[in-house]
Amino acid sequence: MVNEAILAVSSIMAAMSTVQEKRLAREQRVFDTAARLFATRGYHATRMQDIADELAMQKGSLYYYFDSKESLLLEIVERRVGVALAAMQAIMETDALPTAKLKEAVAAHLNVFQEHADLYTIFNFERLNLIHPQAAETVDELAHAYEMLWRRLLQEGIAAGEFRADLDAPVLVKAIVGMFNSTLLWFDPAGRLTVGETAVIFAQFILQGLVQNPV
Amino acid sequence: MVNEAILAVSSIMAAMSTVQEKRLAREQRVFDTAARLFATRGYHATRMQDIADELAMQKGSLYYYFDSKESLLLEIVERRVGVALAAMQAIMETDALPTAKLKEAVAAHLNVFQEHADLYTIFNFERLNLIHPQAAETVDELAHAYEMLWRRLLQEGIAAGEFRADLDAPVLVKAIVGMFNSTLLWFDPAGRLTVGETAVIFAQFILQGLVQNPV
DNA sequence: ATTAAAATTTAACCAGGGTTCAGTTTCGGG
DNA sequence: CCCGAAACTGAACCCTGGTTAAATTTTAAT
Repeated sequence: MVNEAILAVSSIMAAMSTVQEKRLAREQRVFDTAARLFATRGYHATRMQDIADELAMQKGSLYYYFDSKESLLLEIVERRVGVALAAMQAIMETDALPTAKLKEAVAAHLNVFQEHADLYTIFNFERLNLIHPQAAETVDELAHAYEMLWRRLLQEGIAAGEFRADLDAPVLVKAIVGMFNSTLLWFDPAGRLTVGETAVIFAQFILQGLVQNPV
Repeated sequence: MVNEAILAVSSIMAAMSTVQEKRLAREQRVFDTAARLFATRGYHATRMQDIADELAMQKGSLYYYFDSKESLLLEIVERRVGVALAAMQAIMETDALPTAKLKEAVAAHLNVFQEHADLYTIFNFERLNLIHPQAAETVDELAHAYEMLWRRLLQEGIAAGEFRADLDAPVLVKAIVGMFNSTLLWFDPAGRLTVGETAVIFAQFILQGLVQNPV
């Protein structure tokens, strides 16, 4: 009797979670498709009809999942843009030396960028298309939080005596992040270099620069 | 073609007497206004009406100067985007040492970017909006030519023994140019640093990296 | 099986904004 | 002063493409 009740409850739970999961999966498929199209064709060049076509549904049906095209864009950005932030946060919480942390961070950044290239392309290159100030604000906050972590990394390096004392952290963080962002436009996963190899080159460059130093 | 445009502009500066020059001056004013608006609000967010308003004319009148909004964008890009290329070429033709050349090049790049920030913002961030393949091709050619000059600079530095022998020039050029491009989004001429100061920081970073080296 | 909620279709709506064009004004040369 | 070309106006056009809502189908729970 008790067992039956438990079974009933758990089966309900199971069933409900299945329903919710299906719902989420469908929803995710919509967002993924939209993200891919936005990233490849650009936000404005992508029609609601295009997204609907890929999903084999009617464009009107899409509005079951979001309120407007712009809110769709914002949702896509918000959904996963925290991944890079989380990765960076995790790295900063370790007690590795700044130089080691930096190498880790470069690799992590490039990896997550390549993994979700579509998402981050939108994040970086479709900002101007976010009309509503609230949306732009959300995006800016995420970007700023990420930059602050990098700034802290540089400051730790300076404090530890590993990095030059006279570094202008705010400017250099902008430069470094700008470098990373550019990979979205030119890096080819099927090209000469893997993501890992590129990350090593980047880290070496960021740490040592171009000049041949006496060892 | 680009050079002609530049010549035309400077000759207008000199003397604005003949009818042709007046025509060009008016035309230039139209393009300058459009460029500024495209750069600040984005291409799509800028309405023909906005451009007309700033010029105190009717939006229909604009079509006297170009055929379509997209051809206007392309024209803007073609008109002056050769400036950075020309500056870089001039630097490469001197016989300064690679390290000195690089410092020059960084300064030149940031200067011309700030001077024509509107133009280069469009060039870099509105590429996806160039629908016609011919337009995209023109833009790509200019960008590629510029990158090749930087690649040569790195190779000269390696050959001269000033830069590390194991540098991956193609990747690092992308990284460096990506760094420069990012300035279009964050550099504030009225901010803490001048363009010149920023250029020095960049050059120092590119040459020496972050790490404190033994002297 | 029933029924309510979820999911999707269908078809129309509608506004924004790029484009056109015939007509009007401005301007410079003869 | 006159005329033709250049420059611009004004208003309409039109069509793309996002949005809506009522109707219909599918799904899950009892």
